[in-house]
This record gives sequence, structure tokens and C-alpha cells, in this order.
Amino acid sequence: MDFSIGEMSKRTGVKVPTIRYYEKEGLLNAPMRSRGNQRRYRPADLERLGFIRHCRELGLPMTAIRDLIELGQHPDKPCRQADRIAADQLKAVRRRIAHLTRLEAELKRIATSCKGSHTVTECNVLKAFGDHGLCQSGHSAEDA
Amino acid sequence: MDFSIGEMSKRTGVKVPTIRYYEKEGLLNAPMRSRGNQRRYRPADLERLGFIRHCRELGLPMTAIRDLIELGQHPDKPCRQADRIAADQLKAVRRRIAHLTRLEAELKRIATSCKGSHTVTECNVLKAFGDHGLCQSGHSAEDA
DNA sequence: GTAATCCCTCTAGCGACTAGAGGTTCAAGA
DNA sequence: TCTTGAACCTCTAGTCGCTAGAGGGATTAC
Repeated sequence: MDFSIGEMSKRTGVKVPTIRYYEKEGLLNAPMRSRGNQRRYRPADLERLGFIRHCRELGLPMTAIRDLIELGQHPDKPCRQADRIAADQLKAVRRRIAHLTRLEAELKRIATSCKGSHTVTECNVLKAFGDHGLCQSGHSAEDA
Repeated sequence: MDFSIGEMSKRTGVKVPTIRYYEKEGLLNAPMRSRGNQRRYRPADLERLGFIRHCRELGLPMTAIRDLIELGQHPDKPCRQADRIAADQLKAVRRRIAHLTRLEAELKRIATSCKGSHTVTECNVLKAFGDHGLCQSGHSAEDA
């Protein structure tokens, strides 16, 4: 009826130490234990772990996941906050895509710049890595 | 003639503790010191720090940067390896973009799914976060 | 009963920084 | 020359989301 931590891992794809880590961080409730002190999970725990996993795959930080779980415990609350988390994450993902697209353009330029030269001294790749000035688009430090 | 660490920071945009960190990690040579034990950099150090910064902005891991710097010290070597690093990074960036694009699609679906409902119980956003099954594209765990 | 596999806790490490404590040096103005 | 305040020094510890390993106990299938 109950699952061991290994079962949970197999069913969700979340690694065993990671499951313990989520418990320590309060994303999962501490489950019952067997007589020998091993974790025994119920189906509801499995579901929550799936929820967490999906959120992580979507790139949500653990704090956001914690907020969503909290929210889920209060069925009568308005769900504005859940909307907000999704919208924020969407915005963040779009920002990252835009940033990476700029990087892609420049890396492409760099990677194809070494046409005929064969020693380091004349290597355009190395030059291009060094020279931000050659780079048209302003790729700034914020997130990669 | 020489720069203090603060000058270096101002000129490159790299924060002071980060410069010290790069020195500890061997990306920057340990510079001369003033009588009072403060770092004094030469123009060549400034150039290298710019190089490092640009590489970091492009997403290169420090190991790759170390390799490039090493390469730069040996002007007669063929530059195949530099090409390789650029090409690898380009591939990695493209993989990340593809992944994020999938996430974007799903987050968009999630974020717009909460049309009329107003309490948590009926919130499609929360449901969507939980249910990987509703998700068409297989977004796997590898890099965000 | 025994062996293989699983599970337990605890600590430390990853990458690339960032923050803070507690103290010293420098540069400019009076 | 003295003083002030900003900049500098070293060192330790924290961030995030895990992952690896040591050293041991529990469970399960045969």
C-alpha cells in the first residue's frame, strides 16, 4: 500500500537523495516510518512529488513551489497568486530566451570567424572572445 | 600607471570580490602589490579581465576560459581547440534555447488557463502545474 | 539463514560568485 | 603634518539545487 523512497524515485524520476532533500526543505511532508526507520509514502505524497518535479522542470525556483503548495492547502483562497507565479515565470523564460538568442548570434559569428588561420597568433576566435567591442549586441551579465 | 582593484572593477564592470575570486581560481595572475599590500594591476591584466568577462557573458564555464587562456600563452599552437570551444558553446546555447522554447509554450498554456475561476479549488493553473500528463511536449530535466 | 539490495544519517562538494566581519592603507584636504 | 573617509586586505560562510561518499542498519527473495 505504501511506497519506499526507492519506489517514489522510480515512479517520478526524482533521485532518492533529492527526495530526502525536498523533505528537509519542507516541500514534502515527513512521511511515516517503518519499524526499521525507513520512509513509507502514501499516494498523496507521490502526487505531490510529481507536482514538484513538474514545477522544477518548468524552471520554478523552490520558493515559488513552496508558495504554490501553501496555496493548494487553502482551497478557498483566490488563485490570483498562482496566476502571478505562472506569469512571472513565463516572463523570466522569455527574457532568458531573448538573451540566449543574442548570445547565439555572437557565438555563431565567433565560431565561424576562424576560416583559414591555423595558429593561435592569428586566431580570430581567440580575438573575438577577447573583444567585446567587436560585438554588436549588448549582452549583459544578467542570467545566462 | 597601475590600477587598483577598484579601478579594474570600474573599467570592466567585474565586481571587486569577483576579481579576487578569479585570482584565487588562477584565471588572473597574482599582481604586484603596493607597499601596503594592495593589488596593483598592469594594462595587460585589464585586458585579460575583459577577456574573461566577455567569455563569462557568453556563458563559457571557467574551465573553458582557463583552456583558452592557456592556449593564448602558446602562440604557435594550432587554434583548433579554440574553434572547438566556441562550437561546443554554440551547440550548448542552441540546446538551451530549444529547451526554453518548449517551456515557454507550456507556461503560456498554463498561465492562460485560469480564465474565469477564482478560488484555488478550481484553479487550472495549479492543476496544470501538477499534471505533467496535460503537457504535450516532453520537457526533460537536463538544463533549464 | 544468508546474501543482495535497499535504506538510514551525516558531512562535504559542485559552480560562480556574494556578503559580512574585523582590521589596514591610501589619497585628498585643512 | 594630521585627519578623515573611502577603498583596500583576509577570512569565513552563505547562496541554489542538488550530488557523492562514508559508515552503518533494514528488508526481501531465495
